Amino acid sequence: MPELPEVETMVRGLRPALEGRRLASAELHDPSMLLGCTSEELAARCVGAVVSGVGRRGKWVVVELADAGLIVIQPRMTGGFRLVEPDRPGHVRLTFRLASPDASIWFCDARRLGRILWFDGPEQADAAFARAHGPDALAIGRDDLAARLKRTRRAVKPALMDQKVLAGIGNIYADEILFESRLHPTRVSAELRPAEVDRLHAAIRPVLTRAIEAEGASFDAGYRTVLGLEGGFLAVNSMYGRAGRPCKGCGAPILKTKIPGLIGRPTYLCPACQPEKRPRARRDA
DNA sequence: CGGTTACCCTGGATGC
DNA sequence: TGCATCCAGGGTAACC
Repeated sequence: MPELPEVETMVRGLRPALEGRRLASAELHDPSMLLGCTSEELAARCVGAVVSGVGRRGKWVVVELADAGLIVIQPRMTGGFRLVEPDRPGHVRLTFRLASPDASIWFCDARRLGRILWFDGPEQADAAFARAHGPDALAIGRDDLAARLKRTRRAVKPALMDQKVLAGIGNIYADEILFESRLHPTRVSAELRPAEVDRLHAAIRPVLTRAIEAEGASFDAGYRTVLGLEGGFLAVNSMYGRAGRPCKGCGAPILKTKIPGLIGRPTYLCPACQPEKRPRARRDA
């Protein structure tokens, strides 16, 4: 479920509960989700360790233990954290217990698609992240984005969702960003004109920032904040989940469709505001 | 190599 | 009500 804004919201929620605190224990309830060490090793390394920082890299949650290593949690589709539940929530896969005050922090994941990674130090974590990711979507520069989009002839939407191109964008925010930039999702990435890349780049940060301010996008039984609350983004967004409703730009009904290269995932677009064909150049230089 | 698809999992919603 | 089917925000291995 979570994309950059949801992961950022999780991290902001976890920080006050975890940073500077000493762990009493870490219990993994599903060993198959852990990579990089055994559950016994994870437990042993966490006992008595102090959490020196909680951060985000793309869609990764990074929990840094002082002088001990790092735990990376990838929520993927259905993972999330819970604090201060009266009772243990469902589908708990990893439990952190704090030494004092006595409290639990749960990582839950109904579909168990999430991953928990152990790294011995920040260098190893950085290297692993860099192997699979481009620059963070909130930090990427315009020219860097342009160069990366130039390298592929895929449709621009799957390119935006490719974490190696830039890190943090998934299905919901790709549609929002493409709508804001008035680009059809099937436009060939490498054929975008400089002015179109300008629009795309200019849309990324405002869309993600707005979503972070809303504490992410919740629907059905999916993502919640660490307090179990719904994020508010889908009450203010333009595209995702709004099939048939009027486009905020022109009033035409929003189309829900599928595009090649993104099997099984819905794409929302405005056929009027996001023309399918590359606009003709006035003159070929 | 670049691009596409299958598949990993399961719960909840929808339809018959 | 009960059962089958479909759907889902991510990521990667395998394939063409």
